[in-house]
Amino acid sequence: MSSQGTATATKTLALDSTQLYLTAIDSSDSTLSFPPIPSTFPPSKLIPNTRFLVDSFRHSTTTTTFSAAYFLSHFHSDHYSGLSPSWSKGIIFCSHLTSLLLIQTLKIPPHFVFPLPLNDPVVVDGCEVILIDANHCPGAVQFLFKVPTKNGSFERYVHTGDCRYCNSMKLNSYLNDFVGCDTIFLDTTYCNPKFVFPSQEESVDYVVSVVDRIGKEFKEKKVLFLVATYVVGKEKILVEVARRCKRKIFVDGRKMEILNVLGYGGDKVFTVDESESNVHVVGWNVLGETWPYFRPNFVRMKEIMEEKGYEKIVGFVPTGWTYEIKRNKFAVRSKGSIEIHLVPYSEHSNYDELREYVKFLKPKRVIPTVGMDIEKLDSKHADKLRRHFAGLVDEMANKKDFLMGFHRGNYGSVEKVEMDASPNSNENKDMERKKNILEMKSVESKNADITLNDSSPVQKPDSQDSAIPSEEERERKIEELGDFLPRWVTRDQKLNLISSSRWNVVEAVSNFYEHENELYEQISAFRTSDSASAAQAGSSNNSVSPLNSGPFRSSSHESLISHSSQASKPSSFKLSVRSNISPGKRKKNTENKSNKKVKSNSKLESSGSKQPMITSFFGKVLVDDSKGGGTGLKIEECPKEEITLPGDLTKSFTEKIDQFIQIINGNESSRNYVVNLLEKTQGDINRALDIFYSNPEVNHDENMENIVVSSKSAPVWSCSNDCPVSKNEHVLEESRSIPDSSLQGQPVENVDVTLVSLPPDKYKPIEHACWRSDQPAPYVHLARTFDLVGSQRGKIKATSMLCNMFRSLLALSPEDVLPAVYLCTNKIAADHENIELNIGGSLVTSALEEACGTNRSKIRDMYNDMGDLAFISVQTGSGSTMRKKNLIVNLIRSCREKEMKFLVRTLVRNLRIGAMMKTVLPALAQAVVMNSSRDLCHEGTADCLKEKLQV
DNA sequence: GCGATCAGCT
DNA sequence: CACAGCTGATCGC
Repeated sequence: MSSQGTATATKTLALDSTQLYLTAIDSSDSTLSFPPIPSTFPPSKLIPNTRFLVDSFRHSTTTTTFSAAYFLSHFHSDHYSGLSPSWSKGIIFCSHLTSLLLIQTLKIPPHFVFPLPLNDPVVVDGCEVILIDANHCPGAVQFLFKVPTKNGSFERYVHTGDCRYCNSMKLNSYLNDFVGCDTIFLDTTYCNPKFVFPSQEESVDYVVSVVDRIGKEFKEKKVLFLVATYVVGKEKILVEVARRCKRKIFVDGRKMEILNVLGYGGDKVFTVDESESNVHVVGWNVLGETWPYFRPNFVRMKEIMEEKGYEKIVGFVPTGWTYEIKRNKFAVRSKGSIEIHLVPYSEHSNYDELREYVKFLKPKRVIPTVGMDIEKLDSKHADKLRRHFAGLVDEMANKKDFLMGFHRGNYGSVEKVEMDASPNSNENKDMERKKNILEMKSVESKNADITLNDSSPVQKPDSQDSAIPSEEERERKIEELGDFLPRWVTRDQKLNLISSSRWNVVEAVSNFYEHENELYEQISAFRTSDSASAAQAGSSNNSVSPLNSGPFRSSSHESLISHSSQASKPSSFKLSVRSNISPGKRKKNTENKSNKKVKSNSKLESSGSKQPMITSFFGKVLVDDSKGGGTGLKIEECPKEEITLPGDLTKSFTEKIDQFIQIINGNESSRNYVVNLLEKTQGDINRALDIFYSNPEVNHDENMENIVVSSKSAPVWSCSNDCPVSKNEHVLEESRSIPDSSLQGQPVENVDVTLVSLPPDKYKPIEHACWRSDQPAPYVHLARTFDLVGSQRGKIKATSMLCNMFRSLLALSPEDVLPAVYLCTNKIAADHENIELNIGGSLVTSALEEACGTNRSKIRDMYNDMGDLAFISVQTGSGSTMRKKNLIVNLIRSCREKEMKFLVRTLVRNLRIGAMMKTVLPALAQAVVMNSSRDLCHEGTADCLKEKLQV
């Protein structure tokens, strides 16, 4: 494609993107110029002081383009989105392989694509650019940029694209030239200590061994292996299985095309002839849904097995989301002759590797490229991510730069290479950094005992350094140091570190990272004595039950190096720090708790909580007027924090009483009892609840009996414990004529359940509703609508049905409209309500089992029928888990016809009826309009709803 | 009428 | 939120 490279073999290829671009568009207009890049441009996609955009093809509009030099790190759509056959905005620089994919698969006009060689510097627009392998998918590269500055030196930037760091990268001499670079733009996909997964080799070994083992057990052509992959990526598994298991791999035509482009064609590893192989590549979600937790699709697999005439089927899902890892075994789900192996195979760096990389590169700054909101300039998330590397970046160099700037008298002297090319954002960041350092300096001067590194040229040596600070200051420093270190570091170690660093925290931190391994081994050798000393160290902590103790504290000292709450060795730490806990209330020095928590937690962590706790939202649906006689039910109302702070002081006692009464669904008559209880537990609501629910003398059943969703009446799950689930069997369409006076909100039974699917002009909201105006709206009204919506295709039809559904609500039970909207949109209350349930799939299932009594086969039927209940395992729960379960049991027992299905889906937060805000709101609006001729005040309701929803 | 973007699904 | 990507509906110029 490029003949330019042949010009001289010895000289570095020099390119000019503008010229290349003009040639590409066949224009002789040499006056091409670009507007300044706006300061709002996502920092993770722009190389400072250049017009180089990385993996960013959609941020310039048709009217304004900022650059002719685009870089694409690899061929995944989330990185090339914005590219299309009509691309014409600039030259795309990428690896050779990626260029082939762009041209052949994406049909990008070839003259806009400029492949660059690997490990071979070229100069683009005056900047040296080097592509090195990223160990991601085929063709994926990292970009190394050397940007000249005015004073004749270079700024160096590493953009990793998507990358899995491996030790061999340390051997790359080009990358070595970037040690101490200015910025690393880092693939932070798995930047959280909870992401622990093995090397790719281990995972490949595992797959190979399973294929070998089962392949031998089932000689001949009886077992089918399926490997889930996507378009480009994870081929290493396939190639290795082929090579080591001596089998070909079957792929479909489309995948084969891609593999041919990637150069796998000649090896005869892959075949499009199904009969040649019993190892088949399948699409991403064929073996099961992967989110929010893995749910195998045994039904589909069985179909495939039978269709293709096999007797056993073994699936592999190579995923970075390690749903669970058992002791050196990967998770396996199986059912009959089907098994699915969840293999933690990742093409992104895990947490340790990320830290390893940054530690190796010692950049002055880390810019995360992956994560929500990451593109925003003020992304809190980005800051959070950045903190994971606080101890590893070269802060000293930052300080030095800054102070040097002062020395020269103009720290702003480092000018842009091109006019206006540098976005303000960078300057802002610089300023921010400088400001931080200033703040730090002021802290230092106040303390008079932290000094800048001696190597700093403007550093004035401070003889006080080695002076031993007062007891109080020592404590403070140890705590401060703790903020920067992993949690496993003991107090003794910290003391050692800090005193041998002349009480300089920064130095102590960097010392720590130089000896991290030794220190870690030290404590693993003396684990018991460690925890003992740790327990002693944390004496400042009041004793609270482990459940209540916040194992993690937020950190102060934001102005120094942001705290690093990393934990690189112990395999899994939770890193959720609620930083909005006010410093005054923050628990100090809870290292000991953390340590303990980690130990007791680690098992849980690795086996359970990777299955994301489904924080579904049930409970009170916007109880505007909490007076409502206490019928408003919440299953449980938790603060947003995962852990209740000990002795939660944020609530007054009275508030707690009210909250408690709400939780137990009690009324004023129970107030005295509640006061008593809360006094006994010193205001600890959780403990009070435990007592409440474990006390047989109190009749909770009364409270549990009527579980309703809204404050007053609205969608009612009326309960009667004697209507077991089996009721579901006969409640399909034809059984609705059986009235049951024990149920509240009982549907009027002479109404066809499919009436909402009538066209809006035929639908009569009142006559066609399944209840009357003096009754609360039954949930079955929603459930039926959901079912119809789910069985239909097309948004228009869904909108019309939802509209009809709302019209009935508006006409008969306007107060139920809002709850209904929440239910439709898969929420239980507005976002700001902060209601969480913490109900996981297993909880729902076990509740289901209970509701069904001993009849397990029924549950299996329902499981097959609905496919929503992935977990059959029963959890032994804590008090609160039991309580939630009880509530769910009661809900389920009260279910009628379709209610069950959608209740379960709601509980596991996966309604999947295809009705999102965008569908629900127009339907509601339409319903309001259609009803407004009848009753104008409803309009106000709708407005109010919209306001509330928009919060 | 076109491409860009979004919702939904796999 | 989210390891990737396709499709069809809607938005917006």
